[in-house]
Amino acid sequence: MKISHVSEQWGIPVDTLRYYERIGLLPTVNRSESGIRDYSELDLRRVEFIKCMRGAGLPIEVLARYMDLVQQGDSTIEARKDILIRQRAQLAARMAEMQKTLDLLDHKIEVYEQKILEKEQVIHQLQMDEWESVQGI
Amino acid sequence: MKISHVSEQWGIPVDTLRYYERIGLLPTVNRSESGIRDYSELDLRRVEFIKCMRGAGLPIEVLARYMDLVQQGDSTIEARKDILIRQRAQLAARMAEMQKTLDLLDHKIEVYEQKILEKEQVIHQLQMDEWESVQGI
DNA sequence: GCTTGACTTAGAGTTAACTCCAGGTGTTAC
DNA sequence: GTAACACCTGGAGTTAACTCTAAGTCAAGC
Repeated sequence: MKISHVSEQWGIPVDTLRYYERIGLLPTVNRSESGIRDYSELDLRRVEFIKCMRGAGLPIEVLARYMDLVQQGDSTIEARKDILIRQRAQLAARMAEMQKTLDLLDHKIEVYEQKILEKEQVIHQLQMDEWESVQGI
Repeated sequence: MKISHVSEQWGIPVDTLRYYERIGLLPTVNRSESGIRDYSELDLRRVEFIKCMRGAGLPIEVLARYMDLVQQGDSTIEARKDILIRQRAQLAARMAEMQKTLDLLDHKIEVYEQKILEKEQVIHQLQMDEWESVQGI
């Protein structure tokens, strides 16, 4: 699969795909004789994994280290697990912080809705007053 | 309250507090006659709000626009509510993405744990074999 | 009265993660 | 065979959000 196709399929710019390979986040992709990248099934699974991890904000440096350990084979399983556990913890912590912010946003939105309602009631009251004064009641 | 105290209390570097004020994220803080910042209760509430929002990744530009609307008074309530609703939606979306990543991490960690267990069993088996061969069984 | 330490400013430097550009090559359509 | 197009590279540029530096001011302690 060519780079433009991968780019479309996963919504990752071609420049970013090449960048990931250049910095060693994505292991070297095979090329045709003319030097054009041809992504294998394995490459695609790696792209998907990286997209998922990057989408959650895991740093490239950490992911590159992880991918490097994967390349080194089974002797690095413990080290890889440690990385994932640490990143999982940090991710959970960030999500907890975001949940607090979400709650605060919900609260503030509710308060604003209340205020808008009150404002509308005041306008309505003013219109009623005007109507009544026109009617001479 | 002086800037170093605010910095300590909320874990925000003094440089960052000054930076926030400079770019108009935090409205101008009052000064002593000699020009030293003296954070009021209101300033502190704003600092806390900003810290919360920034901690969840809301962009400074959006927050600055929001704070500007707050300064403009009650006529901007609808606009402020719109900003918060939009940011709430984006935050929820990011959290959903992160939840998927968290699930994948949990899955991968579990798989690694399984692999490590299997490896230990192989080692144990090898030791048993050795023991048995020593015993001549 | 002088040193120390906390504060001030404007502006430059840093970091992560892209993103773009110029110049070049290979393949396909006419 | 040549024009258009997708690909390639190395390297420069961009963006957001800080973070640091240099040079200066002020208040307090000795």
